[in-house]
Amino acid sequence: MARVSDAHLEARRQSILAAATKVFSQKGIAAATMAEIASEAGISPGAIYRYFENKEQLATGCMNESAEAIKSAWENPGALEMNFEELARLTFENIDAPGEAIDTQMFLEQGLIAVRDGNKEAMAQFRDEHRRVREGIRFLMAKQYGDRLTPFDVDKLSDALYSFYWGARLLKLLVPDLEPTKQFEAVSHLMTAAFGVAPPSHN
Amino acid sequence: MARVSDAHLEARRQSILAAATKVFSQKGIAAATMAEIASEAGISPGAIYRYFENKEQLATGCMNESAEAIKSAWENPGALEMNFEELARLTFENIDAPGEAIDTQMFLEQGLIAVRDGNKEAMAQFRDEHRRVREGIRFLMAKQYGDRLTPFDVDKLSDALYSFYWGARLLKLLVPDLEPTKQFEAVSHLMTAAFGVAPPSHN
Amino acid sequence: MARVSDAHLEARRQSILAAATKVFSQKGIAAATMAEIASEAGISPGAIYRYFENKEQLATGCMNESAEAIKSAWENPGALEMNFEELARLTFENIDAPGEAIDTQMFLEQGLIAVRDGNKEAMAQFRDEHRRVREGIRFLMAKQYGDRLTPFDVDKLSDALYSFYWGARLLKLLVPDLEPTKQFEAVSHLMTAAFGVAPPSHN
Amino acid sequence: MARVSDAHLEARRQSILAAATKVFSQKGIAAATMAEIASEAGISPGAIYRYFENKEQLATGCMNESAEAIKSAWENPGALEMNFEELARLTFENIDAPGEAIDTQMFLEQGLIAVRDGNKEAMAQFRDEHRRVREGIRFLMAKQYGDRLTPFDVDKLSDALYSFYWGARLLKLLVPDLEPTKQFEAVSHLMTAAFGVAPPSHN
DNA sequence: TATGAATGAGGTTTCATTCAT
DNA sequence: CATGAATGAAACCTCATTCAT
Repeated sequence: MARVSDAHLEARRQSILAAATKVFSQKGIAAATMAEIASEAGISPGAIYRYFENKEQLATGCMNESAEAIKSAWENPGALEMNFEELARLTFENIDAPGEAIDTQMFLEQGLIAVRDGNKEAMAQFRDEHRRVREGIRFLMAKQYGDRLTPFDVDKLSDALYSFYWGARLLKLLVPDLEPTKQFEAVSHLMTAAFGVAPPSHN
Repeated sequence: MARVSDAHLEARRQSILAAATKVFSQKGIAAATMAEIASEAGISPGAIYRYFENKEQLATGCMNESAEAIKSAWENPGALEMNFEELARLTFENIDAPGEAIDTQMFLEQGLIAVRDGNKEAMAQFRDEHRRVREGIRFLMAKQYGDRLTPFDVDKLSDALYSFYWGARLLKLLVPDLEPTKQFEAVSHLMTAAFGVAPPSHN
Repeated sequence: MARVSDAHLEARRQSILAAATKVFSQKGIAAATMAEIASEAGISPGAIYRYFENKEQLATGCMNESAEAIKSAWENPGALEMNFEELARLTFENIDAPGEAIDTQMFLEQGLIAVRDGNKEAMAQFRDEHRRVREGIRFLMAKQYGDRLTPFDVDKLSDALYSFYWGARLLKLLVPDLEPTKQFEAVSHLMTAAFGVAPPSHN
Repeated sequence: MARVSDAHLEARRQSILAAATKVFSQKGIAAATMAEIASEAGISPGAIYRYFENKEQLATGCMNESAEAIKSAWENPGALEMNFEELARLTFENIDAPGEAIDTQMFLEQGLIAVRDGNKEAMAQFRDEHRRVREGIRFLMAKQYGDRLTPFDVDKLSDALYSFYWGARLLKLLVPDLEPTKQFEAVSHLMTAAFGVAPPSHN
């Protein structure tokens, strides 16, 4: 038989992941059923097992997808020509984008599972990503604000900004009225005032 | 074993809630089993059903408990003699306290379920609590910083602080190395600088 | 303690039987719960076990009650001054009496259980009661119709009348519109015609 | 085991119904277990749920089956060339046939449940079937006995015969010694005598 | 004696996973 | 490669029965 192109296989795999992400975020990983995911993906339950070992691997696959989607330019800030303020604003604006709520849900879902299971590996991934992002934040802040950061604990400030970001995502999920971008504007204002620089005049 | 005192019944109920909260946060609500909760509470599975209709009601009971536990002085700030800075620091320090991780997990679990189910009532509760806390933050900031807040969008700054708080709780869960208190110190430093006041000299 | 009069105990026992009969016929024996019966009787579940070994014994007790209620003058026809026709009419009129539907239900319920369980003893009771009633029917028919019965198989005719009686009870339960008394009138008419006697002129 | 033919699926469904009917009538619906039915059908418990929503639906399915089985030629008597006496005798003879006891049990089970639940729809079905059969009885009696029926209340006589039939079924269940056919002979004799016709001389 | 809280076996039902087709 | 019927372990929940009070 075979004869199915790798591209086709990968496409099928992606469609399963998309279906699983949708169903997982609608029902929660535990309550979602393989039958429903299969139905959503337009295939049979048995077929999923050609692409994923089991439900857990499928969920992991979704997490990676989701994580991938959430991973931002922050991990490679040098590659971009943006300054801190621009990138941060973009990041917060992105929270409102369609599909981000699902990514937030998947992130939380996976995070909770990792915590419950005491999954060292998953926890390490969170820690490592946190570190990379913190480096990115620090790098861009330093590039933009230079010496003016000296009096401040830049590491902890970076951590705080990362916390602020995830908190904004989380609360946006629970209280959709919230406006992450405006929250960021307020914080940006605070930072420019603290650093003694004129606030950027973006439209 | 008839005619047990109401106090005893309430104590039993509380012990079931405590056991359930523990198991729910360890395994997740869906994966937790009534048998395990019963075992944790030192009773038989059937006994739980004299105190809670079913698993869902038990979970709801746990959530109300943790919501209660997480509710802070911020909702009634006027009742306290603390200023903003003190109360905020206490709040962040509390994130590290034992048992707080479980409350965070239960809060997230509750939040995810509400979002998945599109539970309007639960969502409204989140929104209302958010509003009350924002009022509290604004009230205390105004009391402490007065006119110096004028240039800033205090509403959004309050929202941002609330986001920061929940983000810190969330990340503390995923990356236990983080130090919410130090994150707060950095932000506090930022605020005092922005508001043009000397940083408080706390020990 | 004791000091409770036998009369009181018997009254309590009767109230339990009444409650059980009611609940059993409403829910069926299997679906009825001891708690509901206790509640109906105004006592605690545990108390029932002072009067009845277990649920099965309680059901048996109800059957006997019910059987007692249904047992008719047919088993002792000689003691009465009624003739066959009068007693039969009374019997069929009684089917419409309030409470008889419940007795029918209990009889069927118990009958089904006996059949399922292959309960020899219970089956023997049914057989014996059937025989006694058949004797009664035959006795009264002979008294009323005398020689005119000679051409007929009186035993089988008695059986048929007994069948007719129980069928009327059963169908009255399922199709409440039916009128057992009028059915009996039709049969009575048939019998008088067959036996060559003038139909009795009752109002 | 995909793509099984519809015939195979229907056969499997029927085998489940047969197994369920057997177990239900042996233990009663409430006491029967899905595991036992599955075992009797030679499949796993879970498989039943691909064919029936739940135990209740399975029971309903069985009841429809037995109701179908019990439905007799009486509902379409015109289609037959038999006269009343022949068809009635056949009907009563059939009570003794193997498998009829199970159908009687299922009918009673169904009837009791309908009565307990106050199930209007089910009760209406009983009433309607009763009416159809009564029409059939009346039709055949009129065809056979013609004017000789004039003095009698044929409607009530038909009801009485229907009662007699079900009573015979019921008592045959409880007192297996009984001989429904002989009971019918006695009644048949009574009728021919009453109608002034010579009894049919069947061997 | 009566109570009613507690037990715990056992039933129904779900669903991840397998494998014959 | 895909299908989807079947499996069967395991979960939730009920309720007859017991027994400390």
